[in-house]
Amino acid sequence: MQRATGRGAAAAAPRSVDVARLAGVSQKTVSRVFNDEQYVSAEVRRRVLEAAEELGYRRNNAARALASGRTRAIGVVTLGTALYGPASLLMGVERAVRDNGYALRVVNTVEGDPAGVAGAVGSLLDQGVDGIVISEPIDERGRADTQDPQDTQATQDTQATQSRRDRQDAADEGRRRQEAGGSTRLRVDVPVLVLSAPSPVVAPSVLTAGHGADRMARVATEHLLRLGHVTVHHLAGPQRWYAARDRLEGWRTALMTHGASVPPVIEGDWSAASGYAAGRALAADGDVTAVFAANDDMAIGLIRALTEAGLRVPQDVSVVGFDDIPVAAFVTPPLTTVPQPFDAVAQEGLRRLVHVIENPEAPPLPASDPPADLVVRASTAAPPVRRNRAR
Amino acid sequence: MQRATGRGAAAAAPRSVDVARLAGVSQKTVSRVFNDEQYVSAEVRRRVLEAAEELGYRRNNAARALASGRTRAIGVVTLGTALYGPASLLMGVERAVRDNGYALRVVNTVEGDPAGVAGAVGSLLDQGVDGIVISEPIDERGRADTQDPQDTQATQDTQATQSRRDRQDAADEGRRRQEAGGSTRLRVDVPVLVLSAPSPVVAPSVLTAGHGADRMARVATEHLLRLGHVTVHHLAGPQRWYAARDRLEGWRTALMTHGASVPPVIEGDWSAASGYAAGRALAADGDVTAVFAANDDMAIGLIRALTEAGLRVPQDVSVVGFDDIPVAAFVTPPLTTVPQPFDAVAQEGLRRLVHVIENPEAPPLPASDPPADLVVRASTAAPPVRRNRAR
DNA sequence: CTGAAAGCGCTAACAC
DNA sequence: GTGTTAGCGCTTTCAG
Repeated sequence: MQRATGRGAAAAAPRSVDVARLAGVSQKTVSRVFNDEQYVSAEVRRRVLEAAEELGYRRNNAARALASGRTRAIGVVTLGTALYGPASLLMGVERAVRDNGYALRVVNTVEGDPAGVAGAVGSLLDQGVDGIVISEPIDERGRADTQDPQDTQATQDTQATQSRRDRQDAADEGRRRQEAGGSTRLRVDVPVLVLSAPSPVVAPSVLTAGHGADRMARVATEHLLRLGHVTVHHLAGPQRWYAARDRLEGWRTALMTHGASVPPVIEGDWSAASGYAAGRALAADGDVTAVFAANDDMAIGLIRALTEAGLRVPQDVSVVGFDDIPVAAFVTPPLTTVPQPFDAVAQEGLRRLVHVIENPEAPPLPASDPPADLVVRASTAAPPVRRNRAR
Repeated sequence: MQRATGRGAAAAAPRSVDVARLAGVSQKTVSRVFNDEQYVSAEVRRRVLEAAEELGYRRNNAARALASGRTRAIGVVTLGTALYGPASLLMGVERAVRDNGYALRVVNTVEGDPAGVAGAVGSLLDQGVDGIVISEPIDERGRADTQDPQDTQATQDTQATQSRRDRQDAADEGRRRQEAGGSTRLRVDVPVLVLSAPSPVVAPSVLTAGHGADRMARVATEHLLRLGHVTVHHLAGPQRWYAARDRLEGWRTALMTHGASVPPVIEGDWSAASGYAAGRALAADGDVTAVFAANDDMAIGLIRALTEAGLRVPQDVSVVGFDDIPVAAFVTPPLTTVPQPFDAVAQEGLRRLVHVIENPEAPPLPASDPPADLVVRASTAAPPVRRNRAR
């Protein structure tokens, strides 16, 4: 392909040689200036910058990537939903990626698509990225420990430049997943960060962050227990989501730790509508005095159903949500809920991911647990002295 | 840079020549197969695909971009907020971009950042994209027609291929913004699609889509008027947002068309908290019987304040929201609101953007207006017969 | 401190 | 139908 030259047509974009010519230096020197390398005299640097500015020069990223083997981009796999949690996390990731000097490439997985995460990761690998963030993956099959041949597979390839840890992983052939059907294998040869879930892929370097919703769920449940409720019901999120399972686990742990009975779980789909449906069922059960909903939307739907059934929140039934969505403080009654530290999780995760990308030889940075807070508002109170039936 | 070769170390990623060698064809033929070009015999194609699969071959996108001058990527500039509207629009854009066979690159603008949209667009241009989507840009200075030297600048190259509407924009030299400080100008030399706002940049080809919130706001306001309200108050969004101005405009138009008085506007910041504050002020005004809030979050905060002040919604005051967020149907009372056609806007916008990218010479595709619906729930009703003071 | 030469892996003409 | 030849605009050696 020849550079466009026709007059009349917009001039082709200036290249580094053009800048070099104008500044009276070699092309390599221009490259040095733009890469902030040392050993360039201040005078030359100034001249180069000036020439570049005059020409409106902009580095060609494709050429850079081709020559250097690095894209300076990080890909993120998201769920393609505008739900408050995932959307907030994505925004946090964008900011963290940018703060670290990388560009962001986004691919959504379509819920229900069998290719799922594997397909999205593949597409990112096609585009070229130096690292991948998988945000809140779901597992079409259900439980985390399920062996799922349809799930993401990955073979791996050690490079000469892998870290200790990577080499270990690479050596661990047992981890290598064989494709069930025998079609192509997905090679993930860049570091991966998995947010709010255990890793669904095997890659040279896998980090996880924000996988602590269980602790937060425990705090929420214990708040209710401490208020005097005999036990706490749980309106769970769809169990394909690791995030939903985490919360359920935390709830169960809290109940068991406190010797409370573990009532059957109701599973919603994160929507207020599903919370509403669950609320109608729960309202029929006179024993229910406290419910921990896996997100605020469901909690709001739940409260509406309870209210319509003539139950007062919190006098008759206490409800705790999860997320602390923007309207949580303004619904009726204002919702007691657990705020999620999306930005903190994204920031810390990215700091660690970038560290691995840029220092493959160095030991990975340690992870730290995000805080588990609770915002107490007006949807929770002590249980009613006694309702219609004795327990 | 040399390809890694050490034995023991994993082989470097396979290239098309490797595939060619294995398949016993030329490298160009491999390229043909992967680009779905014609004139490749079925037999050869099969052999190539097989060899590629065996090697785990993956095209190098940087090389492709460098050689072809096309990145097959579209960049989107977003606001970096998890607000329901912007987040939904982003998801719609992602899907539309992917459906069109492009990759997505995302850059957020930081609200309040002077570089703003210009900086984000520049970063996208650095990365290399074939087209840019600017989603709900805001204008730090306020009104749309304000001359803002700090805002996005762009030089333009009108092409012979503009639509009527686009050509108008481009021809309108008055809109061309000169840089205040005299530093470099931002050259946007790829087509741009601006969502839910008039264009803040001048580029060779500028399209707009989803810029019809005024019609929807009009419908919302008229619903209230038709219910018998003498006038309708407006709780506006921050006026730096074009989306907020559009809604205000639609509201005002509806009032004027119907000969209703135009009460002073209260400006919120999209948050439920700001809606709550506005609600307290409005509650003190005995004449208020109907309020159109520029989004649902504010409407919810507003309703809470009204309720706390002893006013019943909708018996004393009717409230209409905007967006139809997931919980809108489940708050108390269920909210009458205007759903936004995010996916439709994104899809149509992208279809047109991709058309311009791939057929620069052809006339642009026509835009179509999205529908303006209204979901009537329980937050609106006829005004009270009369309240404390006569009008 | 600076420069020359050699690719990175692919697509784009143009032969055959 | 298929192969050959040149680059795309950088970064990377390796010389000075």
